[in-house]
Amino acid sequence: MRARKTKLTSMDQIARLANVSKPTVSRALKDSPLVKPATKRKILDIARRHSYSVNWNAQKLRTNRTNTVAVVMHLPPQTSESASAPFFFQLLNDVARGLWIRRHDLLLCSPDVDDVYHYEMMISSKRADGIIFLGQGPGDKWLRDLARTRVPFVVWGAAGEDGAYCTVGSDNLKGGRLAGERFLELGRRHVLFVGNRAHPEMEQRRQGLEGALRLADPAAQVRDLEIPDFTFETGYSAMTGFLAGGTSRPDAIFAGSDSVAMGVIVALREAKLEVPAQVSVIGYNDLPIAQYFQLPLTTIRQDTHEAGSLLVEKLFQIFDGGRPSAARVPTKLVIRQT
Amino acid sequence: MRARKTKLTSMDQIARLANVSKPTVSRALKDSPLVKPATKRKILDIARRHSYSVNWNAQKLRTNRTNTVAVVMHLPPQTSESASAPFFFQLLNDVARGLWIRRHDLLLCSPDVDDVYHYEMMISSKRADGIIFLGQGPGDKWLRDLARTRVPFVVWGAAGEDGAYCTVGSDNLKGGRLAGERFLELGRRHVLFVGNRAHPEMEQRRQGLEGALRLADPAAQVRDLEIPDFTFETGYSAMTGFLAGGTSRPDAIFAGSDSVAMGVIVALREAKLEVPAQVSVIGYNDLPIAQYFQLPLTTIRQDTHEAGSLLVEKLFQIFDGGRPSAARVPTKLVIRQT
DNA sequence: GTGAAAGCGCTAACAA
DNA sequence: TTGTTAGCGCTTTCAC
Repeated sequence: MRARKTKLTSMDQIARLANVSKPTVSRALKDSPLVKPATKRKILDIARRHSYSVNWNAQKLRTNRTNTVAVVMHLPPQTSESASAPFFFQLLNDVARGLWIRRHDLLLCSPDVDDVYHYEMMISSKRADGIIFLGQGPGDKWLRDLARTRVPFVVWGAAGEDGAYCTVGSDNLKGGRLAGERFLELGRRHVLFVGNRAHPEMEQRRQGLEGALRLADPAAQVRDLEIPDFTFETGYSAMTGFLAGGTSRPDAIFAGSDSVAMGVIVALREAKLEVPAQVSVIGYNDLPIAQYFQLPLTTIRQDTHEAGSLLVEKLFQIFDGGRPSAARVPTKLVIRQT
Repeated sequence: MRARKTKLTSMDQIARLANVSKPTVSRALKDSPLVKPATKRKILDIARRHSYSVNWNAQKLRTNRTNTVAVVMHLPPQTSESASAPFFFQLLNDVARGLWIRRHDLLLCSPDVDDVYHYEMMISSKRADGIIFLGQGPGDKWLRDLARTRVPFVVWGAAGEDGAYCTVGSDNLKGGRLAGERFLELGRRHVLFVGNRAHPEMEQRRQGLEGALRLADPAAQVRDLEIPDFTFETGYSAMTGFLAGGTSRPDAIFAGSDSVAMGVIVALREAKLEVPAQVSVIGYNDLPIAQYFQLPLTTIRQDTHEAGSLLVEKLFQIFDGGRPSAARVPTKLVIRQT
C-alpha cells in the first residue's frame, strides 16, 4: 500500500507510479476501451489513492471544448426588497438540472451591459461553449445582432416572426387573449395594461389582449401603464401613482407578472378600491405563492416545468450544428378570486 | 485600416500584426506599466479590431488560478411545485453580486452527494479556487471533514462551537428566543417546532425557543414535527398529517421557514383551526411575500442583505491565507397577524 | 521596454 | 494495447 497522503498534481506522476506512459493514463481515466482492463484498474486505483484528478483547464485548453454553458440573468439589484424575480429563479433551477444531466457546468452571469461584443468574447475566449439568456429584456435588437455572429445561444422569451434566433417561451399571444376573454366574460371593457411594450413578450400579450377585446367590442379600450421592471414594488408604486393621477378608473387590469399584480392589488386596496368587485386583476406566471396571496390571484399559468430542459436541449442541438425551431409552452387561465 | 472581420485566436497573431513579441502583447492586455504607452495603444487597438480576447483556459492553466468560485446549492427537485427555496435564491443573488464586484466567475453546482472527495477534486482539478455552500444540510460532519483538507470554503449556516470552518449565518439562538418570548407574551405554552433537528441551524433555533420558554415556565413543553425539507408542500402535508394523528393540539407553532409556516397555516385553516385565535404561528426569514400572505405572517427577519457579500469577503480572506471568524447577522421579530 | 526560451498539464496523431 | 512526439495558448523568468 502506498501512502494516501501525497496529492499528485500531474499525469506523468501517476504514469510513473503505474509504470505506463502519460497517454495511457489519460485513456484509462476516460475509460477508453483501448486500455487493457488490468492496466486500467491499476491506474484508476493509483489515481484514487493519491486523490488525483485531471486538470480541468489543461484539458479544456487541449480539447478546445469547455463543457460549460453560461446562463445570463438580470439579477435584481440588492437594494430592492423585491421578490427577487422568483419566476426566473424557477427557470434557472430547471436549466441547472438540464445542464447537470448533460454533465455541463453552469456559469452564472449577470450582464453589466447587453453588449454583443461582450458575449462574443465570452465564447471566443473559451469561457463557455454557449449561452442561455433568461429573458430578453427590453427590445431584442442586440439579440438579433448576436444571432448574426457565431455565438451559440438560446433565449427564454418571445419568438420573433422571422426566427432570427431560437427561443423558448410561453404563448404570450394566447395568454393575452385568455385575459381579454375573461374580462369580457366579466363585462369589463376598460382595461389597463401594466407592463412594458418594449419587451417583446409583453407586447405580444398586449396584442392578444387587445385583439380579444376588439373582436367582441370594437370600442373597447386598452390603456398602458409602463413600468421598467416587474417587481412587486414597481407594480405597487406605479399603480399608486396612476390612481393619484386622477385619470378615469379602469375596471380591469392585466399585469406583466404575478409580482406586479400583487403590488397593484395592494395599491388598489389602499385606495379603497375593491378587488374584484370594482376592478378585476389578472397576473402572469402563476407563481407558487399566487394562490396564497391575501386574495388568491387569477393568473395566466405558463407550463414551465419543461422550459428549462427545453432550453438546454435546443442549445445542444445548436452545438451539434442544428438550427432548432422556437418552442412555445402552453398557457392557461387559472381563475381564482381577482 | 485593417479588416474588422478576421477573428484572431492566438496571441502571436496579434504580436505579428503589431510587430512586437508575444510577451509584450500579454503585458499590454494586462495594462502593465512596463509597456510603452504608444506600443500599448497600438496593441490594444489591433486586438479590439480583430475581436481578440485571451484564451481563458490557457491563462488559467498557466497562472494556476481559476478566478472562479463554486456556489453549492441544494436545488429543489423539479417535480415539486414548491416556492423554490426563495430564501436561498435571494442569497445566491447577493453572492453573485459580491463575486461580480471582485471579477470572479460563479460556477453554480447542485451536489449529487455531499462528498468530501468530490469537493477536493473540484479544487485540485482547478475548476474553482474555493467554494461557498448555501446551507449546511442535515448534520455538518462532512463539512468538518472538509475543513481538515486544504479546500477553501465558507458556509451559510450555523456556527459550530469550535469554529472548525467559517460560517456566516443568522443568530439562530436569538431567533428562537424571540419566538419563545413572543409566545409567552401571548400566553402560549404548548409549542410545536416544525423543523429538523439534524440541521445545526434548526437545532439552535429550537434551543433558543425552549430556553426562553423554560426560563419563564419550567413546565413548558416543546414538541417536534420533523420534516425533511422546508417547502410549502412539506409544511402543509406534515401539518395535515399531524392534525389527523389526533395528538393534543399545540397552541403555538414555530416553523423552520416562512414557506413551511404558510403551509402549516393553510393546513390549520383547513382543519378549522383559527390562526391566531387558537394557534399562533411564527415563521423564519421574512420573505418578501410573507407580509402579503393571506394572513400577514409573523416571522423572524434575518438581516441578510449583507450576507452575500460577507460570504464572499470571508472566502477571499481565506484565499489570502487568513482564518476569518464566523459572522452572525442580526435577527429580529416582525409581528404581523399570526 | 522588449524579446527569447521554457513549460503549465493535457490529448491527438501516429508509430510500434 | 501501448508509447513517442508534438503542441494547445498563455505567462514567467531572464537576458538585453
